[in-house]
This record gives sequence, structure tokens and C-alpha cells, in this order.
Amino acid sequence: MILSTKGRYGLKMMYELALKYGSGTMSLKEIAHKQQLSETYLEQLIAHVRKAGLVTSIRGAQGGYELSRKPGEITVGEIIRTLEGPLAPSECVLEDEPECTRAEYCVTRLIWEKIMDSINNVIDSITLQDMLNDYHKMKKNREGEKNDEHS
Amino acid sequence: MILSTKGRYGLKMMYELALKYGSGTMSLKEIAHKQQLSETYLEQLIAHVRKAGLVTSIRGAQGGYELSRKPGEITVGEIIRTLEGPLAPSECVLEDEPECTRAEYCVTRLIWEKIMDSINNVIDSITLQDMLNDYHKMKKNREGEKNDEHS
DNA sequence: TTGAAATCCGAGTTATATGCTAGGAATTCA
DNA sequence: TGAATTCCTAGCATATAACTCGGATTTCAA
Repeated sequence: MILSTKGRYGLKMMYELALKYGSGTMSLKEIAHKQQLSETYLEQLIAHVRKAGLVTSIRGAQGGYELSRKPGEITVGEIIRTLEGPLAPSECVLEDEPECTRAEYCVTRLIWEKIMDSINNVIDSITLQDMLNDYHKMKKNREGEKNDEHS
Repeated sequence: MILSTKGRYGLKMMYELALKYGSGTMSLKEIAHKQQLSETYLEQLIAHVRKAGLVTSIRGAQGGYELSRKPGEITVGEIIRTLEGPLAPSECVLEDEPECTRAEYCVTRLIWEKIMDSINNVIDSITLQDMLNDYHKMKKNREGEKNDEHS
């Protein structure tokens, strides 16, 4: 498995906030209930996301969270990297890592770089808005199917 | 980190065998020494690779391992999946997994599928032979640089 | 023929990461 | 004022990762 629950739950959480975007805040309790996840666990995850500036919070009763930018301006990559750290398949391809000290030419490193690039390419090109669009498309398709059944 | 040492060391190990391909067997001791890895640990890894049919072994003194196919016929994907299992970012996109039971349309699943496809696309398109070619290319480039220095 | 070099096998061990839970402080609205 | 909420730190149970160990088996070569 590539991702831990941090990234997986975190994205679901952010998607939930995207659905709500534009109409006020949403409490963690509500998010946890809608996605059937542990509220206290999500608490930890959203703390990171908030510190990264992706959501803003309002404390106190009737408080909650909301996206701090439009869904189209938040990528899946930002969310996942915030929660999981950089998605490198091996340490040696991380930015701050010193060059491989191996005497010979490190060929496997080229592989890790290609894998990393392709993952980043995918997650950086998808925004929360794309997910909302997918949702609407899927919904429409299913309703179409239903109508077919009855005809 | 996406890959554990199983996949990372395993690929290095197989690359070492690819370098040796065509000129007899290579002992684990030799592989471990060349790649600076624990021999006893590699023992476990190569057992899987052997059971998967990627290498064949010769027991006893002067024994060792060799690739059971040409380097061009063994992909990085086969090696990594043998050692790591399927590289799915989430359980729900695995073949044998039942459909998401979530009542609503699962939009995050689409993301995991795209990530998985892109990773598989990379690792299944690279063979050990490609790695050998990369090695020779890098070697040639470095020698070119050296000559430049002296000119 | 014997011993060294190797593969094979299963179990055990240690450290780290994962996936949470608990308790309580601080804030804010009704 | 109290209920609902975010915020913060710590702890904990389990699983996984990354090895190690002991020994059995096989085979070549001196």
C-alpha cells in the first residue's frame, strides 16, 4: 500500500469541505460522520492541513472549518504531501538528501525518479474542483442508467 | 516513502545479476558485498524472487544465482510486485477487493486508480536491459567529462 | 572422502510507524 | 453560563519493517 490513512482520510476530508465550499463552515463532527471516520483521529490530520494553510478554522460553538482557497486552487498533491510528506519511493531522490555515495553509478535511482515524477504529475494535476466535477458526472450517469431501466 | 527495502534492495540485487547475465552464476555473498547490503537479509528476498521464477539457483559450493530470462524480458514491475505485492495506493482499487460499500459515489477512488495506473505504467515499461543501457550511457558520459577536463 | 562454500528454511528479535484514544485547555455563540 | 466547538500533548496497542540466528541440505574440489 502506498498511502497511509493520513493521506487517504485527509483527501476525503478535504473533498467533503470542497462539497460544502461557499456555504459556511463545517464541523469535524459532521465530516467524520459523513465519511464514517474517527473524529478524534481526523482532528490530528486537519491540524496539519490547517498549519499548511489549506483550511481555515473558526473556533467555538457553531465553528468549524472551510477551505481557505477555491477548490480549483487546491491540488490533491498539496493535500497528500502535507499529510504524508514527499512521495519519494526511496530516500535518495529527496531534495535535501545528499548525492548517493555509492562509488558506482546508481542506476536504480533513475527508476525511483521516474516513479516519483509520474506520481507527482498525476496528483499535482488534479484539483478538488476536478473531484467535484467527477462527482457530478458520476451522479448524472447513474441517473441516466436509472431512467434506462424504467424505459 | 513508497517502497520498503524489499523492493529497493531487491531491484539492486536483480540489477547486479543482470550485469553478470551470460557469464555464470553469482553468489549472494558477492551481490551483498557489491551493493553493501546484508547477505542474510537478501537471502529472504531472493527466495521470493526465485519462487516467482525470475531467478534460478544452483546449490552447493561454487553455486549461486542467475536470471532465468534475458534482462530484456524481466521488467522492474515484476520484480517490485513480487517483493512488495501490488502497488495500490488504497485497498479499494485492488482486483480482489469488493466494490466500495460507501453509499455515495466514491470520488477518491478515481484518484487512487490514476496513481496506480501511472506507477504501473512506469515500472512495467522498464526492463533490466534498460537499466544496463542506462548504466553504459552514464559511464560513457562521465568518461566524456573526464576527457573535457584534460583538454 | 571430507570440508568448505553455498543455497535453503523457519523462527525470533528489535525498532519504528501506524492508527488510533484520552484528557483537558481555550474559545465562542446562544 | 453552558454547550459546542477547535486546539494541544501525550500515550498506547498493534502491525510492519528490517533484520538476525541456527541449522539443515547440497555440491564442488582438493
